[in-house]
Amino acid sequence: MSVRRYEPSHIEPKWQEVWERERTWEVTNQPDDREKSYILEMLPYPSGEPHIGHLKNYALGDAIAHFHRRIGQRVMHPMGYDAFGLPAENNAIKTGVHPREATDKSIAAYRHWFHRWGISIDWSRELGTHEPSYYRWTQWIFLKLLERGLAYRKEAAVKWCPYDQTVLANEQVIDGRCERCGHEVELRQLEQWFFRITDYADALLEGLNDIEWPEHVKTMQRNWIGRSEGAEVIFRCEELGIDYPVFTTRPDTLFGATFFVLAPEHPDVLKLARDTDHEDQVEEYINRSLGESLEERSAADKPKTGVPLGRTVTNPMNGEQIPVFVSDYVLMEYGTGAIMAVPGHDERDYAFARVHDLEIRQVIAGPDDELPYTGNGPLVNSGPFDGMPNREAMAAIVDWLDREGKGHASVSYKLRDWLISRQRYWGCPIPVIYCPECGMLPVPEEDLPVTLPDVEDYQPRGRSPLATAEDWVNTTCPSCGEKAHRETDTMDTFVDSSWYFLRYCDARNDQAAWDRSVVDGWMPVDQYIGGVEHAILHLMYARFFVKALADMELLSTQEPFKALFTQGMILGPDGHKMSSSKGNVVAPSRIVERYGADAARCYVLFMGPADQDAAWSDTGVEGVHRFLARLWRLGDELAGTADGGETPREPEGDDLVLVRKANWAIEKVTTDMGRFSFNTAISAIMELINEIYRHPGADPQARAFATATAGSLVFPFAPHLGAEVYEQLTGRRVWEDSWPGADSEMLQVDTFELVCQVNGKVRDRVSAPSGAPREELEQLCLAARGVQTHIDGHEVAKVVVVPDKLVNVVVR
RNA sequence: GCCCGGGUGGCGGAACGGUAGACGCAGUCGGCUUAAACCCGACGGUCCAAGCGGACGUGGGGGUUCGAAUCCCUCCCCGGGCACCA
Repeated sequence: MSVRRYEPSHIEPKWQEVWERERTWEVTNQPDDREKSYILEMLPYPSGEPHIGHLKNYALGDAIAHFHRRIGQRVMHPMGYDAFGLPAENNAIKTGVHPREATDKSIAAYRHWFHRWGISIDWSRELGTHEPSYYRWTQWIFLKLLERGLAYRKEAAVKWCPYDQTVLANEQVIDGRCERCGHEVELRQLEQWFFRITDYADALLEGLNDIEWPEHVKTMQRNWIGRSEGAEVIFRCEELGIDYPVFTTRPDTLFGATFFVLAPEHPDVLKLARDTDHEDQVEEYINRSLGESLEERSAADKPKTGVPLGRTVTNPMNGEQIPVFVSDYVLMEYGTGAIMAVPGHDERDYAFARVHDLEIRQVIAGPDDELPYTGNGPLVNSGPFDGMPNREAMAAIVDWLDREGKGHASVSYKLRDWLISRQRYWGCPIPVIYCPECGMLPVPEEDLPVTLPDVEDYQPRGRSPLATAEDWVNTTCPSCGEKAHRETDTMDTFVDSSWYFLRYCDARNDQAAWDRSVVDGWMPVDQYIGGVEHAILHLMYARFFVKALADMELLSTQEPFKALFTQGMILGPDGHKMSSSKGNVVAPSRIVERYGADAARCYVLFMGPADQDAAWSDTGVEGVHRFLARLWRLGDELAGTADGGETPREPEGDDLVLVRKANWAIEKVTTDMGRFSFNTAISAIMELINEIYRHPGADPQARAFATATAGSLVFPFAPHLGAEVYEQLTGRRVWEDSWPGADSEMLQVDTFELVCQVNGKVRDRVSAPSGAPREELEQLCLAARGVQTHIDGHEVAKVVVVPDKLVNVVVR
């Protein structure tokens, strides 16, 4: 008989067919006595075919899902597609192919590969965010937010991408550039739709304390929300009789406020400068700075430019008249768009004062008289507050301001409301109608969904291509029945993905977005897995949605994702980020076709810690393939010779070694699963296989037991091979058997290698009985030859014994 | 500038304060083979030594400890995030 080879192309389709036919991974919404476990990977944006990062993402989530099922949990592991979005639309502009067509084709490819990879997905819950049966409920949620005042329209200076011809949310602007296309964004004054995420700033901040997320992701969200405690202080312009509040985190430095600065966009700048000698100069400055790109304006090391307005305001602490300037280092979007400048204790104000030769006054004593000084210390030059430590003075001064009616404690945030309207075609229509008589009206719930019409031309021209679909735009007013027109903007695609995890719970409900009891039965997601690039965007928006929906009593959970795991990127073999322009892209299809899905899946988890970036290696995947082939050959060889499900009775010698190693592996893989250490879990299974090869003469029962154990343990990573080997040796389906438990007796060893140290250096190793008393170990160590030669001629000062491990002899 | 991660053989990486380098890749040697591939096995930190063995060794320097890759201080380098946020 010729030696048979491991052929993933035979094994894998066989098991995939079983899982599909029997719908093995479907789970009902009916609770039972098992603990629920909602395992979710971020849904893919379907474009072309899945890439290697998707393989890692889903291999990772699948390993967790399988593990949780086999430790007795009721696991939901669904899949869907974030199907609306710009790439499909830009492709449509280029090729004329309808975005739906390209998207559905890509979805088919993703679906195909998820099957081919053997990912254990509950396909009965599959969804696409571009399907009317889904976005109907996206629109419904929009209406709920509108009803609650959490969706609103306002005119504001918004970020505009000239290439994509649409507005963007703050979160979608990276270094002054469009997140999608990389073009520099501009500011435009436009009326747009916003979600009032700022109402939830504190809730979003506090909720972070209750969830098991990587600390750096929490930090990024905290920084993005940017909560600062301080005070609002009123500076009055006596000449014009107008009060100007400013926000400051340093009320303790108020006596040092020697000038006052407005942002160029501040609505009162021209009003203040009017009829002064500076009017022309101010106008010129404003025009110049508004003409600058965001990138130019926001350079931190930019010299501090600005011009005086020819006016003064009153410092509320000491009544001094201080000059007012306009300068682009003050941002309109933060605080009140105006600041009190304290050059003695703020680096930016100091730089401005130096350029414009303004008074720099010290009001906090530092270790020396060097200014600007931003540290702590007692107050000086601060009237009645002199000598008070500045930390105390903050509260004391705010109290004083409060009593005088010149200010109060206040909190400020960097977080802005989420701008959600887009002037693009391939998105969820905003369900709103404008009537000349009745104004803006929500589309009645019973008229949902507002379906996306077909259009001829997808080219954006500063307004949504939907505006050209006249039959669709023109409608009747739901209130008065007269002619009216529809909102033509669509929603940011991040809106679609902010609630899909809720829809999975009740995916086929056509009466409601979800049934509350069903969602409460599954939520929150127990383990969420995805790339860190969504640390702010998607992860913050989804948290906001859940908090808002919980406030509407539509669900109970306060946080969507109880635990988060952020996977590292797979880099090209050259160590650089994969990109077609660099020619270093590794296509998963090629790997899966050559080595099989199991090898591809195992390798992406074996590469290194799953949360770290790692470079692809073709020889690395071959090594994992070799390991799987070794396991397969053991299964093939031992099939039918013994029952691998049975532990050998009273094993001895080689048999005992194998049984112990198998139990060691069970223990190791189990703990490693719990800490997401998949690379070490796989290496433990490799060690087990190596051990079996090292004992070819062991009893077939012991070898079959060890091999079946390896099949069982490898199943979460290589489900096809795991199922195959396990079935060959036990006749059972591995996923129907619970996760193996280590036999504590088999983890015990009779003897161990005692490490003998002298002054902390290993000098010998001797065999010692397990559980031996300290005195015995000490004697064994002192008697060891390597130890003897090193303590000879020295006085033994101390002996440290670590039972079952080592002895350290300290000599002088 | 501030805030997070990291820095261990030729490479990816492993290591509750207790044998540094598990596992894998690459390499060398041996077996199988007419031969090659596959496969099986052995050896691989550096330096000195024929060998026994010894010295050094986890980015640099210092410290705590019987004992430090691991804890503390300090500096250097790499990656990421934020960055005129008052």
